[in-house]
Amino acid sequence: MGRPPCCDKIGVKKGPWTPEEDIILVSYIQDHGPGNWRSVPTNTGLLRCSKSCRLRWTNYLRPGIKRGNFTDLEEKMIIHLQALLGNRWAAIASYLPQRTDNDIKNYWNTHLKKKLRKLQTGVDGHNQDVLSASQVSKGQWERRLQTDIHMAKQALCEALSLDKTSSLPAGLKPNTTNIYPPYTAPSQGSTYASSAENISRLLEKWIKNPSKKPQKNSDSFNNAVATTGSNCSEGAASTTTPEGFDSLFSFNSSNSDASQSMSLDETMTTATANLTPETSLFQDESKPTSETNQVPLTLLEKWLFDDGAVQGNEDLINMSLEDSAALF
DNA sequence: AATTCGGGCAACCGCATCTCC
DNA sequence: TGGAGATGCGGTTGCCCGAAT
Repeated sequence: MGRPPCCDKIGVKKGPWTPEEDIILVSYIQDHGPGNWRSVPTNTGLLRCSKSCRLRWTNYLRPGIKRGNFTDLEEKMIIHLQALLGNRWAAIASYLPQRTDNDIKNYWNTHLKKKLRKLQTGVDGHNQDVLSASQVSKGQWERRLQTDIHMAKQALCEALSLDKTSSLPAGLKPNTTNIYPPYTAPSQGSTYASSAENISRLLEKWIKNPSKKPQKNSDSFNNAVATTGSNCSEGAASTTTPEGFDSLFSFNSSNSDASQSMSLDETMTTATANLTPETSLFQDESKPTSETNQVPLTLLEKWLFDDGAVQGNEDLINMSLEDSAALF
């Protein structure tokens, strides 16, 4: 009857992670790099299953994760991408490097679903760029889709025959290819957490503030890691430049305000600039690498990030990834 | 002040896919 | 090439917290 669940073992702890567990996990990953999750519980002594460790890392502890409010831009992107890709949260998350699939999924389920439903029922539909897509008759959009697909196919062929790096702003690319360097523990380790010293400092911090609950502490831990990372030159030996840390940890919630005032292009350019190898190293951990490869990215992304094109291409929104992929 | 209720989110579960032997 | 194990992914659950009563 299939494989038994990995977490059936007696003695495997479930539920919220404690700050201490977080530290153990982070320091282990600092030394060994993410991956080989099977061995993590054994080597760290954590009473967690490997899955749990991986999830905790990818959804919470991994540096570069942006937490807090979603910007209008992000919201819009999620709506469009969801319309296009469906509930493929990992694929959607690949377009939002600072967000985890879990975050996006939760945001969709708790906020956007409601928002869209509200708009759908409350408005005539003409000014609802995304919702109106579903109102386009199938015959209509199928015809236009065929044209679009043909154009996309051509664009893709051209893009593939040209320099692969030049046709698209990197920030617009999902993390579908392994553009990240492989993990090398000794030199990159400092980017996970600044040092064991810093981790112990964090522990002290928690001990001093016992009133906070573990989950919230974990959140502060994330920030604390970022903070200590930025200030690592104080104590910990680090091979990463302050700029590197800046880019690595720049996706905090305070960033959202700034990005909101940016134009779409500016924001994406900024995101591109922030995709340093160090940053990407972590993003690679939770980002899918296969699914979105099939999308005719050039045209699709142009459409996706072109504000003015939203209305004009709304019928394309109804196209599923399978539909488009099948045509290639 | 106590209780209820609903929203938000972290984590779990199980299936799918990938990788390795 | 097939099977077993590892990892990825999406759906769902359950807990926590704040607002309402």
